[in-house]
Formats: sequence, structure tokens, C-alpha cells
Amino acid sequence: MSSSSKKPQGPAQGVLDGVVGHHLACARVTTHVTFLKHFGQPYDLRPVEYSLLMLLAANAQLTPKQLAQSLALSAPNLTILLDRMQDRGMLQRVRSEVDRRSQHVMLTDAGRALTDEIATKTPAMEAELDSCLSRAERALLIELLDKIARHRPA
Amino acid sequence: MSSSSKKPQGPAQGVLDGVVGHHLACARVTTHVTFLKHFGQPYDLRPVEYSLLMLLAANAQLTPKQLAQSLALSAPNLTILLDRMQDRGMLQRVRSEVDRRSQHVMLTDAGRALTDEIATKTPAMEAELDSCLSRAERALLIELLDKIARHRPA
DNA sequence: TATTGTTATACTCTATAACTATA
DNA sequence: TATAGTTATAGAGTATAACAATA
Repeated sequence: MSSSSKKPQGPAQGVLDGVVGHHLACARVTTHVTFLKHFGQPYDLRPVEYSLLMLLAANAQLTPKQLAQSLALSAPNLTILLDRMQDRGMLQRVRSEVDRRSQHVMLTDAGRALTDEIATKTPAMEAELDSCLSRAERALLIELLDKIARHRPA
Repeated sequence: MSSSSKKPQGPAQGVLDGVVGHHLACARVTTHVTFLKHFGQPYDLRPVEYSLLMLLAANAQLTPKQLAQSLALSAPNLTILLDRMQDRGMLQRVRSEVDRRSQHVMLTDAGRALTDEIATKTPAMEAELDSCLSRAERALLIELLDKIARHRPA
């Protein structure tokens, strides 16, 4: 009644079959393992750190406020993250001239070099999904996920 | 070049635009908030606990080993989870007669009553997505996510 | 010797309140 | 008074090794 077609191994999923969040969590296990292999272990980066680098690469400079929102991190937790990456020489913080409360986060030269390298290797990570998802399916999946992400009940 | 269509607010996503794992994480923020509202706060349950209850409801009895695999938890962490839920009177552990190393985890009467109630209220949670996803899109999304979840590189 | 499950432990992540400095 | 960011801290989640009991 609940299961749609084939469920090869493992116990029955029951109600979970219809819960989007559950399937999201299951898929995340796979993408997380893949991420670890490509960037986690080789570069000692976690997904948030990878995303942070990519955001800075795409925007040249952002405030911690903007980063916290984009990465879904609280302000204190973002501070810790920025501290760590600053200590690793990847980024720097510069006080804003117009509003001295805020600051601009930007990549260092070393940080940009690393980010460029990682960006170059990103297609290889995404290619791991090629065997289970066609290009059209992949694009569609991203589109559907975005609809959910943009759906902020607030 | 990277952005497909409209990107209403926030900084440019750059390379992240093509990273499935990133979109997965963003969508998960929404589903997590929705879960908290429907089950997290009212029942003091976290997503894993909810999933565990649903698995037990669908299977009557499962071993910790099976649960650990289904929930992507390590054995020690599952033990802690089971302890907590056993203390709350939701489930019980019974030694297997055929292999006294293993055990069967099963719902208590109270646990089953709770689980039934929660299962009944699950469609209301999922309905929160109706405004951003058609029924067909929802089914398609789940199908695509399952393809990724089943894609274990091992 | 291998497997099931537990204990102990350390590490990371997350969430909250209180603080500073600017505005 | 409000905002940007930090500090401090407690709680929850996660990972690993060592162990007990059974096979």
C-alpha cells in the first residue's frame, strides 16, 4: 500500500516512504560519503567549509551576517568557523570603513588558490552521481530541492 | 553562466549551484524546521527518533544491528538512543532465543499508541510542502532521492 | 576467531546568554 | 535603543577503542 515499486534490501519503511525529509536524509548519507572522499580527507574540509570557500569565491567579499544566513549558521558558530579558517590562512577579516561594526570576509591569496583548485575538482565529485542520475534528472532534482529550500514558512 | 534562472535574494552561489549535496543541505533546513514544528516540539522527538518509531511500527521487531544500518548510526550511538527511548517507555529490548547475542527491539503498548498517533499526523507535516511542490513533483523528488540513497559506492 | 551489543571517552557541532563596539 | 560580531558555556551529536557475552 505504501511502497511504490521495488525495495530490494532492508526492513519495510512504512510511513517513512512518504516523508520527504526521510529520503532527504538518506540521500545525504551518500553525498556526504562522496564529499569526504573528494574534499573531506584530501583537504581536511567539511561541507560547510567547502561551501564557505565557494561563496567567497563567487562574491569576493561578504559580511559574517550574510555568511551566517547563507550557511544556516548562528553568529557564534560562524565566528568559530571563521577563526579556524583564518588560522589556516584561507581568509581574512577586514573592518568596513562605512560601518565599523561590520566587516568584510575575503579570501587570502592562498585561500583563493586553494578554492580555485577545489572548484576545478568539483565536477569530478558530481560525476559520481552520473551512474545513478541522468543529466536531466540531476537538473530536475536540483530544481525540486530549490523549491523546498526557498519555501520558508516564515 | 552558472545560475539557471531566478535567484531572488542572497549572494551568488557560484560553483555551489551545481553541487547536489549543497541543494540537499539547503532543502534539509526547511524540512527540519517543519519537522520541529510538527513533532519536535510537541512530542520532544528528533528526526532519528521519529524514524526509529516508524521503522518499528512497520516491522514489529528489529535487531539493533538492523536499526543501526537503517538509521545510519554507529552501534554505540544506537545503544544510547535505545536507552533513552526505553527510559521513556516507548520500546523494550528482548534477548533472542535462537541467538542470545542479539536482541529484538519492539514497541511497548504506550510506544505503539504514540507511534500510531504520530503516523496519523504525518500527512499534515507533508502537506506543508503542497504549496511548493505538486503531487507529481513530490513523487518524482522522492524517486530521485532514492536513486542517490541506493547508490552506495561500496 | 568472529559477532552482537555495551561502556568509556573524546571530539565536534549546535544553541543560548551575556558581552563589546559601533551606530 | 538597535545592530554586528565575539566570548563563554552547556548540551547534543558523532566517532573510536576496549570490553563482555555468545556463537
